[in-house]
Amino acid sequence: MASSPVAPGGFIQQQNLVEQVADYLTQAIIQQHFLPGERLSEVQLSRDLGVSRAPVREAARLLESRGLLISKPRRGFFVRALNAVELEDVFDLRLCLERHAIQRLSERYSGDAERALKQQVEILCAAAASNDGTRRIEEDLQFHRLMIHLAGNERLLRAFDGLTHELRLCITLITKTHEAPDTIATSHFKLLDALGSGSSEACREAIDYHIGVARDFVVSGVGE
Amino acid sequence: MASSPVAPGGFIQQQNLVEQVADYLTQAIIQQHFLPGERLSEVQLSRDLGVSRAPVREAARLLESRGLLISKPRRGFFVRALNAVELEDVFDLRLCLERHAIQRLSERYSGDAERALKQQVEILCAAAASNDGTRRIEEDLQFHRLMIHLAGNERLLRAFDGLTHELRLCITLITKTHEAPDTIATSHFKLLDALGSGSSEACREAIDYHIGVARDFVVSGVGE
DNA sequence: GTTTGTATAACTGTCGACAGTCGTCAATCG
DNA sequence: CGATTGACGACTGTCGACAGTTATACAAAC
Repeated sequence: MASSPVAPGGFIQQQNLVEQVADYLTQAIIQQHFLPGERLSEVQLSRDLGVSRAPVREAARLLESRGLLISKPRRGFFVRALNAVELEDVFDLRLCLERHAIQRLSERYSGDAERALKQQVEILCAAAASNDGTRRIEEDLQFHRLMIHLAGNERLLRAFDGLTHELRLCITLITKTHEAPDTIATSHFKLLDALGSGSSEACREAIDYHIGVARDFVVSGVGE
Repeated sequence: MASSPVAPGGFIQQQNLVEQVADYLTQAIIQQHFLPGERLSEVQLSRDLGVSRAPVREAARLLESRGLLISKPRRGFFVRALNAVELEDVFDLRLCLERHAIQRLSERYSGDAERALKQQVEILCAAAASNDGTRRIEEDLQFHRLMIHLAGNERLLRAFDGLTHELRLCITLITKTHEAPDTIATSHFKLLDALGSGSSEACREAIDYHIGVARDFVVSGVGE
């Protein structure tokens, strides 16, 4: 294993075409090169990317399972368009998952977990000070992903990842209305405080407030 | 549309090969014709089913996204095998989702919702009296699915459906250790009572107990 | 001017085939 | 006798092609 051949870049670059196409499509959708509701032609995509239709189809199926695309039989794939109600549902489910996660985490909270979370808040604060809106969001999500990971339920994490894929659909909307850097910092430190206190009631209050603020930001951005 | 050709059975039989293959694979996995951990050969499957490899691959991808299969690059697809820890995680997530759902439902509980749930309990009781173990499980899950549907969050329902797909992986285990018919009836009526009381505390207690019992049944079945 | 019918064009669903890769097993060497 | 290496076979990843269907544009009729 340690002596396996390594590509010039330093990493083993053995990504299938499917994943490469999936990454390309994901980025293109996030950056709004494909607009919500737009139809994606398999033939044109395969021409543009220089691959056959098979990997394009499989990548599209993958993105469909992640909620970024919708497949209509004999019609093709369309970029998913989230309306306000669906966004509300997304944040309601996110609240559901994170409530449970912070509860489970508070039951098994350790010094290691606290250190890891604090480190991520530091990273988040650094990102918040920058001008890269997308990076701010990603590091924010990463904090929450870490929290859920530390809660110890792999399936809970998978459900959360499914949600974040959908959240990325409107990431450009979020970047416009994201909070100020200092607000982000204090907002996340409050979660750490609640976890440190060991009170499940405090944890629930903190996460409810936290998710509620995030939801209001996004929903107001969509409703504009 | 109304004058489109109709198959002899009376239904429009315009299901793609992908869905047909997916249904076949799902049933075969549930009925343990393919054992957990077993490798599925695309070539052999396409030969057996009389279709090409393309629909088989797409169906396999679909089942992978549902957690019934696992894809290893350049190795093929393998039937998912759930260990005890993963089962615990499944039930923990189920508890998370159903807690939230019953909470949301109790906030908007109506006569219509109550009637629909009661009707499903009747069906469930009839199924419980039968010898068809699989049908018992399915009607049981259907009750919970209905409850979550009535809660009004489509995404919550999707997450639950994802879980039930995984639960079906060990459905044969569950059928062996399922509860007695009368226990099932009273167990579900308790949920209705809690919803009727309007107390969120009662709802939470009821669902915690309910899911806890189900989990113990399944986990004991696996641990044997 | 509006509507209906038709023909064309493009696209998806499906298929068979080829190339590269991985696992297996036997032969060889220490 | 055990470990290593090489070849063989099977399989996946990918490709190009064909058939049926859908959408579109245009022409004809009302």
